[in-house]
Amino acid sequence: MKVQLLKRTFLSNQTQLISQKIVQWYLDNGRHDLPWRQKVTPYRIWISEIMLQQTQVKTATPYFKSFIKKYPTQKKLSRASEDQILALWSGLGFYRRARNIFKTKEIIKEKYNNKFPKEFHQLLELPGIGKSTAGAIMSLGYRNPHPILDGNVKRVITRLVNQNLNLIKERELWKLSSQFVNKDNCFAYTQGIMDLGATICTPTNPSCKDCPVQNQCASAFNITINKNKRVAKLKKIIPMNLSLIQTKDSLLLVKNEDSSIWKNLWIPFETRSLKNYAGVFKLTSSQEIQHELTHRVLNISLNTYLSESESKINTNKKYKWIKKDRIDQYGLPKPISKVINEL
DNA sequence: AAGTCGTGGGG
DNA sequence: TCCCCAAGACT
Repeated sequence: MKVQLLKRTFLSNQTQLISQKIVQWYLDNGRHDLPWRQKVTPYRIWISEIMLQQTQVKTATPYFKSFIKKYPTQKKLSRASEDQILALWSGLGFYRRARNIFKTKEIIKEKYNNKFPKEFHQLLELPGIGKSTAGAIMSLGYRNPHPILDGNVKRVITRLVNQNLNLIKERELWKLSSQFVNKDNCFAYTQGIMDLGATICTPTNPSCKDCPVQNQCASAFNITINKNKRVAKLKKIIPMNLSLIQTKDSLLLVKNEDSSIWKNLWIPFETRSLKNYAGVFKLTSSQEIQHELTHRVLNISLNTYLSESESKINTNKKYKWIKKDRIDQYGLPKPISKVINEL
């Protein structure tokens, strides 16, 4: 009993020392120029955290800027349509995040009168906000200490205690993460441990010599890089036959409501659904596009057609003739916007 | 609990 | 070239 208590106290001293060192390192060496670190509000933290899920800072930054430019506040966002939000998400990927932002802002409007909720359990109920994102919003947006567990934190803390990230269980990771949380400056700590993971304690070639907690780290200068033990599965190949119809100044696109990939984004018609329009549209080009997703390969056969006018299409799908100069108002998958830009 | 969901970049 | 991974959540 006594030994355990001593052991706990020692561990607590050690984790708090590490936590404080990370805070100090962040204040001196952190990436203070990131856009979501200026004018910190729960709303801005929320948008940034969602955008940064599985997405690198460099990739998310321009999207964050244009999103905040259009919707600087919760109230401004409250009037947005899902289409408008998806338009700002075009090319960023994981589009469910954008659909969930729409759902969440609707809930915040109806249930919280456009005031961002303050309680951890309230955040957890919102679509797209899991335990880690909720913790980040609490620590960063409200300066209310909560653990987070993203890729950076997992890597840093398992290295600190010299455990194998592939073997340690999720709940052990959460337990570890909460031990390091800094009650005095949870903002600097939370930002700091992520910056540390992103810039010093990197997946490969970590620079331990620059690390503020090298003396406390059980694997300093002796990092073993985890190999993914899971065998890479063969990607399923998905054929898509699409027909992009255009007039001089507009494009015919369909809302992709039925598929789980690119759900609610706008894409060209499926070729087979346009069989009856052979005389109406004039084939101008065809091309093969191979587009890789995480688990699939899309083989897109794309035909481009010219139409004299914005014909009415006989279908129950939701389609639109979209003016080319307004195409940026619609959510498009990357390969589709690429093709359209090349027209 | 293993798959699903995008896209870009690094080694 | 190929594999891995990135401020994960959801099913």
